[in-house]
Amino acid sequence: MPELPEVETTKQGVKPYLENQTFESIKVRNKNLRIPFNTKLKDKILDSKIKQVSRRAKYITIDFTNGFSVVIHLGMTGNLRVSKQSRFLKHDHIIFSLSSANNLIFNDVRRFGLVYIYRTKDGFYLLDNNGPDPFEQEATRTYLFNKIRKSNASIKSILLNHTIISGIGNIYASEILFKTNISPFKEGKDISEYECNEILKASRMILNKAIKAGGTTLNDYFNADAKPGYFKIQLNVYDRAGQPCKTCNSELVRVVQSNRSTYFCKICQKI
DNA sequence: AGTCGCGCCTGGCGGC
DNA sequence: TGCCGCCAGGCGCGAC
Repeated sequence: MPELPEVETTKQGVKPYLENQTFESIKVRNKNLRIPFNTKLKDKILDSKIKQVSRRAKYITIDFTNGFSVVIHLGMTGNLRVSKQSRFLKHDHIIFSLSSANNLIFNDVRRFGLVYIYRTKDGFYLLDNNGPDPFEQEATRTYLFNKIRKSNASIKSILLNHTIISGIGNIYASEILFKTNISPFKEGKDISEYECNEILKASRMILNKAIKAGGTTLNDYFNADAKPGYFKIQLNVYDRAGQPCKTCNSELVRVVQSNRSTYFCKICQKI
């Protein structure tokens, strides 16, 4: 489920409950996440003060003053919630008990997400492999243009390639291309520097709008039954195959590109 | 070297 | 009502 805006909203939701607190214990109900939770390191992060909670791409990191960190990725179905209750739900896999008597709970139906402890200075390789997300300073038109100017891949799959630009998921890839009037089939080598800039601008605009929409649900994080701060911005093309284009009224279509659905308007997004 | 498809999981939905 | 097949918003990795 989570795209970058959901991850950012989740981070904002849990952050006030974590910073300057400590984890007093960690209960592992199922460690078999995408990468197994490394239980043997869990003592390393107990009783050390949480210095900072941050997000990069779709990863949330929690840094401790003793030089260790925890990275959390929500995968397709993951969510975090803060709760004082000790009754847990199906798919609550990792429970961090805080000094404030709250619990930080990682729930993930499909277990495509991960929770992983590492030494801060060593970094976490999956996160380090990511390119900048659209909000980071390195994500300039020149950077993107140089990355893709020789690429035969479609711009749709380029937007999903996190080593180039991170944080864009399947929904927003379609939305960004619609916004910029670029065909999802257009190849990297045919995308101009101007279009690279339009893509980055549209990415920030669309992601920001979604983050703002999610901000209103922050109170829900402190609640045992809380749904994740789940929201959906007004989507122009995603999941709207057969419905009229909001710009030209022609019928939107769905195609499959590298095994993922792409939605677009054949009229507004010509090659 | 660059690109693509598979597969990790569970659950929901539509069709029969 | 049940079973079956298909679908899902992520993403790394092996194969080509």
